[in-house]
Amino acid sequence: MKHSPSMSSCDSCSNKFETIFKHLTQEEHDMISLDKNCEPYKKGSVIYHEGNRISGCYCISSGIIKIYKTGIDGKEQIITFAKNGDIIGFRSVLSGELACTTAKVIEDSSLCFIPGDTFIQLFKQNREFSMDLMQLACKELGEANAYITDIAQKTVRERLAEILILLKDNFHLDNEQFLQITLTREELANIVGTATESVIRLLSEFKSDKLIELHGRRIKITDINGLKKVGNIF
Amino acid sequence: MKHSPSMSSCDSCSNKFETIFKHLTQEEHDMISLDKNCEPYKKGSVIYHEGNRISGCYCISSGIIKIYKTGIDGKEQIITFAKNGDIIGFRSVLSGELACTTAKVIEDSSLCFIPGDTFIQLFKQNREFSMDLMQLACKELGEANAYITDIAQKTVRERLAEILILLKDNFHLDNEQFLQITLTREELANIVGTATESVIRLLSEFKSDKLIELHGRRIKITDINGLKKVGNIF
DNA sequence: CGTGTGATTGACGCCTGTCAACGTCTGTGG
DNA sequence: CCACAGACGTTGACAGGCGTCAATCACACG
Repeated sequence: MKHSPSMSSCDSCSNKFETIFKHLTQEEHDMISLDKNCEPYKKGSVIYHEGNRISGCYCISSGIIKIYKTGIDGKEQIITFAKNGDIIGFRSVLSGELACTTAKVIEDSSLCFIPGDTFIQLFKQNREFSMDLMQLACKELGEANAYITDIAQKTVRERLAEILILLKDNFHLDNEQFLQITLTREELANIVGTATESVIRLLSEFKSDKLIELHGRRIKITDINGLKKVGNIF
Repeated sequence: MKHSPSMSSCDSCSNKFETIFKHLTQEEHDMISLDKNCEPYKKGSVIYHEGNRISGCYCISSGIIKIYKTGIDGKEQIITFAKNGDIIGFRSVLSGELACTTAKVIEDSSLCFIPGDTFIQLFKQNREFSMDLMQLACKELGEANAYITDIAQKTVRERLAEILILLKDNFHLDNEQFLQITLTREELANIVGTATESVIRLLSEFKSDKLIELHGRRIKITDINGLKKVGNIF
């Protein structure tokens, strides 16, 4: 599929000032603009697969990607989501390891591929960029540690409430208080680390408790503080 | 407490070639040798506290440190252990955030403090060092993600078996097959994310199943493959 | 010898996973 | 336009893993 020239330049990317690349020089920006390859991906496509070698990173121009690991019996554990301005795959590129997660599109996306060599070269030549990237990794590390604590200590009920709040923070609500990301019950279960049926039951309890409203797959959050209370969030 | 001059130089450190600093120039090594401050810490002392600002990193010369977060009701969740050659606190130093974990000595240790400024300067001026550090962060990130998956999907029994294997890999066995790290039952529970009583019961089940032997706080691993089987480790 | 910390054991019950059945919706093909 | 298949959502029944509480034991230390 062909795309317009403007789409392939970082200069015209609406996320330009918010990505990890914000501190690149114009020259460096041009470098990745030339090298990279911006393409649309349909819902359901897999960007990269756990266990495979990965030849570069992807900068997300639009859409939503879920990043997950495959655990026991093939059950997926969603680690995080990536959306516009985020970058995925850099961990494997920099560490030279195989991908430890799978990235799958859950909302039609446009992704810019950046070759690993280019990425590593930028890391080595631009101090600000390497520091930004390091800080990103550190931030993710902190979040991962926090999530380990939550998942190890909180009940499923608490975790589900917490996840709803986290989704709100990351994807925001529209003007009707609807979560701006729609997931299947199974996907919610795969974030929380529980069974689909448990998610269904707890969601309808939250509904009875007037914390949320359910309209099919769309979730309206009506009592944020109530949810935070249920989730033990301070 | 005074220590010998030799102890304060990285040159004489037995971990010299295995630490994150292995690619520093002699000049840079001297730089941290001069700046740093190597001191003994007794079991029980806290190196840094969750939520506090942190002014530098610590390179572990000897001993064992547990790194944990404090969760609901003050229950600690052990994230990892650090031993000789490891470095702790760099996450907060580089990201400029407050410490997101507490570091407490569980076996008498000797730690070298490296001021944050020095550390950041090294990160900026030495490409190999920054790449090594980035790879370290990426590796930790991968491990954290794997642990999230395990803790979310495995039973307590499986996780306990897995933790015993992980402890074996990190701290090795002595010539009598004893784990070279001794933890309280509560600490084991705080890694696995369960109740102390559950750890006690499961350990004695493992003992009945001839997978381990218990001698007070010391654990002898007699059937590694059996443990791996119980822990679903491939 | 008293005190405190950690280890152990038993009782109890709830949370949550599993299994099964059924309802709902969407898209496809005849 | 209808039938059907397949994916997803929902509900109920049920059992068992695991957390909690309480009592007791073991051991070290001042």
